[in-house]
Amino acid sequence: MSDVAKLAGVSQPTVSYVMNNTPNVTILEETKTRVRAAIKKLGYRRNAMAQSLRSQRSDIIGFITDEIAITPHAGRIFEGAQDAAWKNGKILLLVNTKRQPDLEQTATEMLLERQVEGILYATMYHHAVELPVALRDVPTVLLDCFVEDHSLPSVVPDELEGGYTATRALLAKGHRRIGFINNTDPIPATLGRLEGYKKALSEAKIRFDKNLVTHDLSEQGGGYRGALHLMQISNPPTALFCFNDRVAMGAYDGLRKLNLRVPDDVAVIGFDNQEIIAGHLFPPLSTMELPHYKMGAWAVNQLIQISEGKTRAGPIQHKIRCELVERASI
Amino acid sequence: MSDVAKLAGVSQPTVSYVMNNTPNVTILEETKTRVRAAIKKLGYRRNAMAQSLRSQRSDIIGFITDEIAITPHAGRIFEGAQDAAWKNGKILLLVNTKRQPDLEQTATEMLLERQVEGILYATMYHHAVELPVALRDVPTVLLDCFVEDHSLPSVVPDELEGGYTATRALLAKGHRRIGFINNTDPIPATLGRLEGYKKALSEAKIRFDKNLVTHDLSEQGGGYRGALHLMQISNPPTALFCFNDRVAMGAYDGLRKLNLRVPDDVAVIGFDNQEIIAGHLFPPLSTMELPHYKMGAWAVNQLIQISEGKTRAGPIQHKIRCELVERASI
DNA sequence: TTCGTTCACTTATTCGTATAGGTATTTATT
DNA sequence: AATAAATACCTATACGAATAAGTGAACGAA
Repeated sequence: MSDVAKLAGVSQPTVSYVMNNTPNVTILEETKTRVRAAIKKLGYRRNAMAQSLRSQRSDIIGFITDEIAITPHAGRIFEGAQDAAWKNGKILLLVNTKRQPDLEQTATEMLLERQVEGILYATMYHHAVELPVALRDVPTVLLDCFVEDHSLPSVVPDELEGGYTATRALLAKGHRRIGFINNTDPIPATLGRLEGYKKALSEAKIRFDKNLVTHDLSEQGGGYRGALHLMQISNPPTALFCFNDRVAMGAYDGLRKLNLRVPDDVAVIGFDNQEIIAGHLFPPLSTMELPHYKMGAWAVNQLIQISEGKTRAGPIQHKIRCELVERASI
Repeated sequence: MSDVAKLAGVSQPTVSYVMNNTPNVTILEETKTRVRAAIKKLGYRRNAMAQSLRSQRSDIIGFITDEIAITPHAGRIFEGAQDAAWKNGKILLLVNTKRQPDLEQTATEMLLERQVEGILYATMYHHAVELPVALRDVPTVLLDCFVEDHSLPSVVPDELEGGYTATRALLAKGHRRIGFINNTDPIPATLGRLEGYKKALSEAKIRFDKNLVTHDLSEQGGGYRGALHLMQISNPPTALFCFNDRVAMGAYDGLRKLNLRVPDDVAVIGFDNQEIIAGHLFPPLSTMELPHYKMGAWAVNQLIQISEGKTRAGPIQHKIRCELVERASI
């Protein structure tokens, strides 16, 4: 900056004033032009570290995640967060901890040393977590997870409402016996979607039949077994609500095995809207889309609000609804 | 640091010496203990920005990518890069540009302002790229891509060798007529794998038959159509080499449609080893694994070498071999 | 004419750390 | 005993910006 100043025949602060358009400081248009020319001529670029040091703001938000950067659909969380950050002049510093608690600890320390203004803590799927203690030193927002005591703000998908919407999509086409191939882990997705399923049934005056619900691994194998089982009980369902798209993919295989056609013989709905699967099965899968992008954006905006003191870092849990993506399987 | 110094009854530099174990500076063990106690008591954490400013090294490596953070298998590039960076005391600053050239430009500027020591430029799949001019201001290594004039170092998968290995895996099981459902775009993967396929055939003294090669979109639909076509020519193949796992997934559908069984009637091999697909098809898919993790690690190590002046930023193109993952489809 | 403003800057200082260059004190060497 | 060399620190300064606090000139109002 001093070099630029010398070339333009002004002092270093003047260059700073020109670059920042500092309020309450007037600079002749002519001088500004000279300064800008000097900047261009020297190819000058400001040093963000010096700037941050002096101004005491880094414009960096830390993003800690267990595996999110690696998994596909959840990557959208990062995308949503990054877009929102960018709009606010912030950048994200991503650290992938792979669920190693020690790495998580050092990663947090590292972020704090780098003067992050806040930390986003995101997980691969919606569940409860325990946090590195150092996280309490800085504004934090949880993404797709929460702490047991709900002492930190978090954003999660509205699982109940998602299960409800999915079931209603099936009901809307006239299905009355709806099977549900659910997950085994007692995580919010498993519990919430089941509740939503029940709620939709009860609103439609359909009695809940526990024989129509199976629990299995949330991947292709589980879907395959689930479909085989449900379609072979007495009075089998005419529609299957699958815990996720991978389960649905397996269910397709199971149905094919039984010579049942989708959607003519059995309707199928998935969950996740996983690009590689949902859009490319035969027939293309109708499914629920997880609001990952919106969650990421919400978290960043919330974090900025908190760190600017506009909002308290209270124990809010923000739920975002999942949208139905209609294709051809219902 | 001054607060710590005051509490420990020493000067600020002494604290710095203790924390850094500065060579050629001797501090009494007793003093060190006092300093460390003070650090702990105050919960002191160093300010990385001030440190970087003074020492003129940021320990930050920029990571620009078009979509990588969002796509699954390629996310491993980032993981490999991050692990390698971490081992060298560096961190990665990730920016997702979504192929918007303007964003790419500003992102590069931003990284340079943040004093990155070098930049990794990664793409979703192996192809030629044009780079933001500002990239020339700093050591750069290209990941899964290259510039036409090969003026910058890059790492890419060894496509030819991959096609060769895949074909040989089929040959090894006695297949003599091997179909190839290739991609349409003239990218290195398309060209290289075809060459590898031809090389393996010629080594096995099998004449190349262009009727055995089709070109279609590199997703499920393409695979479906490709399989239907190839299996219905006169003298159809007994094995299918699919451009990638999604194509293989479609090919499975096509074969099922024709009542052909994998691997009994037709063997199938894919490419990419895409977790969600390959391991979970019926039967599980044998495929080639892209060396994403290794590529990321190599790029970081190379970049560090360059920025430390140990290696010239020459126009090397490093190719990494793809490993065969055997499952049950051959 | 004088004094207060505004304008267009400049000077001096600060952020938190690292390091070059002292300076007392102790220990070793001749 | 005198001198040299370690030892164990401290003082002063620099990194590259932002900003508070001047300063001289031009202008306006009483």
